[in-house]
Formats: sequence, C-alpha cells, structure tokens
Amino acid sequence: MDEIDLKIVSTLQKDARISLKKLADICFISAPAVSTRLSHLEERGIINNYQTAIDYKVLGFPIKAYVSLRLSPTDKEAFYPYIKSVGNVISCDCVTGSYSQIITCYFKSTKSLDNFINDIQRFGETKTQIVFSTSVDPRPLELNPGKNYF
Amino acid sequence: MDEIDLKIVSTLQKDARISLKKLADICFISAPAVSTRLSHLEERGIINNYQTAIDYKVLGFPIKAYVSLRLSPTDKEAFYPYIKSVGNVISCDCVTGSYSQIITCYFKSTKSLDNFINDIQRFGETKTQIVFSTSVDPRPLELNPGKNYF
DNA sequence: TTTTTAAATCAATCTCATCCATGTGAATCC
DNA sequence: GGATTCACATGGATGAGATTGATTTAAAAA
Repeated sequence: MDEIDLKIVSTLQKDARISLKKLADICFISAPAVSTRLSHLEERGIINNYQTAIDYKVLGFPIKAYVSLRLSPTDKEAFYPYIKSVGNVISCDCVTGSYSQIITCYFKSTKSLDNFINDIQRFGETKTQIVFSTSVDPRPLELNPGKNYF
Repeated sequence: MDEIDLKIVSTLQKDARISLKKLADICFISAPAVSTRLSHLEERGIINNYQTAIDYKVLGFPIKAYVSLRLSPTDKEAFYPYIKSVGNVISCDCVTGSYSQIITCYFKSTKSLDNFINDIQRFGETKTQIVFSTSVDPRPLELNPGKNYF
C-alpha cells in the first residue's frame, strides 16, 4: 500500500469506470503494472466492489429513511440474516447508544416503509427518521491527508 | 426508462466496471445501443457517478459514526457549505424528528472524531453513535420488484 | 400516406487490456 | 564482494472491446 496504490484507489473512488490506460497515465506507470496492482488490491480486500450511484427517486423509491432499532441481544441471530434479505436496506450498523442498530433504507412510499417498520418491530422498539432533503449525497471518503480536516 | 434501461442500471449497480459488450449480451442488444442508452441515463441524471467501495479500515479510517445534529434553521445557510467541505463526511441528510441532520462520517481515531464534534457543536446540540460492527455493508438498492418485500 | 424522429444494427477503425518475454533494483545468502 | 532470488516494471504483440458513421427499421406525427 504505497503512494501509487493510494492514487489508484482514490481515483477509482471518484470514477470506477476509468480505463487502465488513463490510470496508468495518472500514476506514471505502465498499464500492465496498474492491472497487477488492481488485482492485488482486490485480492487483499481493500477494494470490495464497484458500484453505480443511482437516483433512486427517478426509479420509484422516493422515500429514504434511517430506522433505529433497540435490538435485544437474544434476537441478534435471527435479525442479521433477516435484515440482509430485505432488498430495501442498503446498510445496517450496530452502534453505541440506546438504539443498537441503525438501518438505512429506501421505499416506494411511506406506506411500504410503514409495513417494514411494523415487520421489524418484533425485534424491538424502533425510531424512524425520514429524509426531507440531502445536503451531502453519498460520496467517497476524501483520502488525501491534506484535504481532511480531522 | 424501459426494461432494458432498468437491466443496465441494475447490472451496473453491482459491477460498475463491466464492459459494454457484456452489458450488450445481457440486454440482448448491440454494444453501440448500450453506449447511447448509458449516455442518456447519465445525461438525465439517473446515473450520477461510478464509485468504488473501499475498506476504509485498511486505509486508516477505522472509526465510522453517525452524528445527529439539532441544527437551528438560522444556521442552515452556514452549515451546508461547511459540511460539504469536510472530507470525512460521506453523507448528510435533513430528517424528521428532534434532530434535524444525520451525518455519516469516517475518522482516523476517536480523537479526531471528537475534534469534529467539538467543531460542529457551534451549529447546535449533537448526539454521536459510533459503529461497532456492520451487518449490511453499503450496498446497492435491490431494484428487481420481485425481490423487494416492501 | 408521407414525414419525422428515435433508436437499433452492421462494418470498419481505433483504442484498450492482457499476455509473455525481458529487464531492473533491493534484499538475502554463500 | 558477487551471485541469487524475488517482486515489480517495461515493451511489444495479439486479441478483445469501444466508437464512429452509414444505413435500416418502426412507431408517432403531420
């Protein structure tokens, strides 16, 4: 994980479809060299996958919500496979604080969000925060040390 | 936005680096046809960008946190440009409930997270939830109607 | 019916990715 | 010190993929 790897990763973060040749030009190494480095980054799990950021509103999912869940420890085994299987959920984290899980999800309507909440209430108490507007769209983390304030 | 566009979008979501040729095979149309459709999807803003999912732990950002902020309406104008400028922040949403903003962010240490929280407290009261573990990693939304429960 | 438009195909060209043989420099061992 | 090894980079060749332009088709508008 040297300077060049960092350059590859940070460039790919912003444009996952860039060609190896352009990456090679940016990094001042040959295209085959970029190719082997990329493979290693994937093998080592530093690069997990390549995703496309979509406007979910246009595709019929205008409702984004953060659902917090007070999950009792005994239900964890049942909860994890369940939450993975729900296609509306794009992330789920176990966190500190009084609510143990934060679920980020998208829905076609408030009604289907309501159905979801009713369904997961068997795992514990919930709190739902619906998104009005987004000021920072899901974006890559800034890796350049100079540009991070903290 | 027909069946083929949906197929293109949902395929790209899972693998943004797939070749146009493979996309063409999957959609049963020619490669140039995929190319023009892709351009249109980008122009219309349905596809925003292509991102690479990185293991931030390995790159020195082991701390993920959700920071909730009770932002007073008068401070909004100052807050939005500020929060955009912080490279540690990967998303920020205005939500319903007693806290008006949910900020998702990554840090090198709890100390730098602490610095960040101290900094944004000038905008209002905060609540921080640090991520212990992740059961559903940031993933694309399931667009196939058959696979969505809600 | 005719015209227009949008979008597809095909063939040709050009760009790009990959493979393989070769070369280079740093660390290790005799 | 000189030889060996290993990791990694390069360069050229080959094959795969992207793009362009000309043409065709089909559906909607006049």
